[in-house]
Amino acid sequence: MGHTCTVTVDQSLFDDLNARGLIHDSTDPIALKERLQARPIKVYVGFDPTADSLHVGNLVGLLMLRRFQDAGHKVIALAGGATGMVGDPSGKASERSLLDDAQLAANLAGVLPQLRQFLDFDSADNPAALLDNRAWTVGFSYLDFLRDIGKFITVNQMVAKESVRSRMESTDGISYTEFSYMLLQAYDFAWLYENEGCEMQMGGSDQWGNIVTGIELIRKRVSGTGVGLTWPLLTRTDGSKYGKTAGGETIWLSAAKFSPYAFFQSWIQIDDDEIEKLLLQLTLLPIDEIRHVVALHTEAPHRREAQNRLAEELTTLVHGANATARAQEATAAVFGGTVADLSADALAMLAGELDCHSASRSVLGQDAAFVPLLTEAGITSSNSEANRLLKQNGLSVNDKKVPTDHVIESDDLLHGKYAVVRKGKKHLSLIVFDRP
RNA sequence: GGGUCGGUGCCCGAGUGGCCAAAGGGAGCGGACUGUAAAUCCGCCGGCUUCGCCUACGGAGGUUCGAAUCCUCCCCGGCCCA
Repeated sequence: MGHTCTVTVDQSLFDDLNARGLIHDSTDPIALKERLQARPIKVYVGFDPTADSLHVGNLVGLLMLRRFQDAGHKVIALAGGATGMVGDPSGKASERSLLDDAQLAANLAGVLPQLRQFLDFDSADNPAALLDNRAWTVGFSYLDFLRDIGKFITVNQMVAKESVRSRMESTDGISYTEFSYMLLQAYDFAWLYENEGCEMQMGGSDQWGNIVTGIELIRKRVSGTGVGLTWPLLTRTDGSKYGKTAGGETIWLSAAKFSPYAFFQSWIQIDDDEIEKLLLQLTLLPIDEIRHVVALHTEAPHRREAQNRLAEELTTLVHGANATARAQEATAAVFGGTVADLSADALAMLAGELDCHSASRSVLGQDAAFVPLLTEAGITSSNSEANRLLKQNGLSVNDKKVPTDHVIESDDLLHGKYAVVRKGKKHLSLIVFDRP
């Protein structure tokens, strides 16, 4: 990531964000735009380490910081070591479980390198900063917090916030702990303002209430002026959130938790109606280029140019160019031609990309061995499901549909040991049999 | 603490003694169509050694030939009162 020397700031940032649909709400837009054009602003986005990896739901935030840094502003990635302990009720239907210290430390260890990957921390003239809000909260006593922070915010305004109100109206209620989250986050902003000269906070649209509370606190404590901006929460056309696969699995940024191939595939499969929005909001491609790609796609949708481009951009951003190349190869192998024609090398490569399992040859030629094999490999969650799929004609091995009572033989394997199992159309797994 | 309402399968939500593995919807999965899209249509959707059996309706007991449904105690949540 090459960042240029930043004596001046990119004048077009605000308009670019706007054109990408990345501004959902902001404090006085005219003033904000002018402020961004005048000189570098220090801005932060918080990431609560609720797991040991970030997921695609965090991508917009990471990229927002990146866009600001690229435009010459000073960015802070804030790891929520403290707020993560409490849990943000915003956008959550029910109470979160609390994390213990060890878990939190492990999560932070996983998340920090991911933050590093998106931002330039080594730039000579404009490095990004990484802070953990535990630094200024652990030593803060409850009594002091009530006196120095709580005093400035009325419960009336807290209760008025959408995030709190919706939970108050739900049957689950909201604990005092989560209710307090807002103050904790507001304090972060105030602390950063007072100690780091950080004037701006950004977040998803569900963070608006928290951000505004921070601005309020800054005004009351030090008569300062903080600014805020939120981006629209990424949702599908049907309103559901991104960050999950169709099956409900979280799409992690960690290669260990979610393979680059699967990551690539999840973008390849995006609906047409969402593709432009995603290109605009999730990639750093110039807007003109995106319009061009979308135009190409509209002309020849079956080529799925736009999906390919999105998958390529994002996989490269998250996993690097090599991983992207491998994912593309694997995709071509499995969706391009006939699996049965693949070379031993190609299959060995696939073994590294697809869901891969090993099995013993001793099951070959045995009646009723296939179903339990599928379950053991995790391809199906139960024998019942495997039987059901067979009955529905939903399984194939090396692209040959498997009939219900099929006995898998060594003749069915490719190069003497590979079985590419396809569940439905697009769920691929590889079973590798040992040598005799 | 008192009163009251409620806790049902992945989610929402019916069911108030047998016809309940539990209506309906959503999600998900498979099939057809296609472009690894959308929409639509069809099928599936607890598990198992699958014409049968086992496990399940907050938990533990009990009544009954038989309970998600009735009784007792307990746990958890909402609301109202104190």
